Amino acid sequence: MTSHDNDAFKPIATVDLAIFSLSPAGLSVLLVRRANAPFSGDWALPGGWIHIDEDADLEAAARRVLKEKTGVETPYLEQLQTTGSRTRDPRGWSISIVYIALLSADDVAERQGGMAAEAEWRLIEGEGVGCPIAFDHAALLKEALGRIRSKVEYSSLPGHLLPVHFTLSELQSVYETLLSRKLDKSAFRKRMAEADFLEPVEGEMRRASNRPAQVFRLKDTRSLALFNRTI
Amino acid sequence: MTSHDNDAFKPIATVDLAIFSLSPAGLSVLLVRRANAPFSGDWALPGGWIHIDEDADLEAAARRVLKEKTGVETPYLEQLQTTGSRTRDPRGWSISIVYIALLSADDVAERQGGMAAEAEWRLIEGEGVGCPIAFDHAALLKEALGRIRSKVEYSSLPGHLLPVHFTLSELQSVYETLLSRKLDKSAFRKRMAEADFLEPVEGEMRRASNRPAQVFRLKDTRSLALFNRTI
DNA sequence: TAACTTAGTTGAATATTTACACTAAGACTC
DNA sequence: GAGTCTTAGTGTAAATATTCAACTAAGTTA
Repeated sequence: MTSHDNDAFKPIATVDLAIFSLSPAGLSVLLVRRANAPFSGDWALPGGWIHIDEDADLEAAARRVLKEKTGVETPYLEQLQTTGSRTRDPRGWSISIVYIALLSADDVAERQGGMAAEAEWRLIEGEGVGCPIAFDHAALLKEALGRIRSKVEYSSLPGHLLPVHFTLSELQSVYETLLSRKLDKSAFRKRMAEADFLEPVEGEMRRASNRPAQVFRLKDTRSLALFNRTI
Repeated sequence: MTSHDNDAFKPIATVDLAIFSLSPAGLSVLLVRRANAPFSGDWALPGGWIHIDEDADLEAAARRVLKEKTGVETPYLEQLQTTGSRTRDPRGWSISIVYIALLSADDVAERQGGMAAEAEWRLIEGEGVGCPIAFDHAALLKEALGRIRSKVEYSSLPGHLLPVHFTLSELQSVYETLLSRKLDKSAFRKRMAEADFLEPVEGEMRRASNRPAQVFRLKDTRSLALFNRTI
């Protein structure tokens, strides 16, 4: 056994979340205002210590933090990456395991009450938000955005940001928002059919002052479907 | 501040590596025999505690472990994933940050002396090696293999397992080994040209009892090139 | 010099993608 | 209720990419 078994030599370990949702103006991320030092009063990604007496594993810790901040229990959740260094936290050598969560528009609408008071949705602009962020969270957020934008190209990711029920046109519109480019309707529908992650909600049609549209939902709200090719 | 600032509530944190190389029979992974409890005498992925007094960040810790076990300093290195749970280590709540390293055949050949005595290359068969492995390392190895086999489809990954100098036929052969299927020569060369991660070594030809072949090397040994389409 | 082996290229048949036009089905206007 | 408007959803021709296999190239070996 080495001296590194000693607690005094252990790094600090936190779980941090990049929680995304769609607001009318575009993709948004949930930030919280820090109550304590360091960076007291600054905005940060929601996160917290791993509670070794309470959390069974890392994903459970992430889900606990998510529940505390948003009230939502079953979003799409994936591990992004882990950063750790001597300098990223003034309190000492620290590790952050970063998760990405995608909230459906229904969750955001219904759980306004469950949201932590100090939490706020911030619109994504380019590679981040328009304000300074604590720790290295700006870099983590940038990584998360990179992962999301990459996965939009070849996965069903945008479907997890919509309400439970949506039309193909609405889904295409989310892809276009996240990609910042227009897609061809016929090619888009072909991809969706191939990827086979949607199911029509029988008899449900979206009605407006035009031809009604078939309503769909995700076959699986907990995992992504991957395309053979990019969209 | 909460009680979780206390060292007694910190999880254990280690960095573990899945270090791969090509042996004549195929892809191999480096395993070490554990000297101490728990799992004393069992094979495991090489790894170690984070040394908060010595390692600047996580990647530095991974490079330190790699150097200790293989003597190699500049391989391809990427973070795979982080696991953490109450039960994966009998000593307590433990986190493992897992890295994948790819060693070029030159590194393996030259550094036989630098290899740790208790380390051994084990041939990959299917989803792992043919022997039991300590902790949850069998699951971690399986994840690493999944990542590698996935990336072979759309990246220059196999190039990092070859010697510094190689021919296109040799590179194609590594792709075929890792994919367990034959590829079309002309399509393969088209992909390599598009991806633009190789440069010819001027004047260098591989000579045998047939037409000589142009020798190539990677433009960048530290990062992967990604293809537009699968291979 | 002919046979052999692997390197590297070419091209025709086939499949996929792209761009865009077309038809479908409702509401709204008059 | 006929015509217009809007968005849903489909069809298609031209362009592009893939596949498969044959071909030429350049050396060694007998």
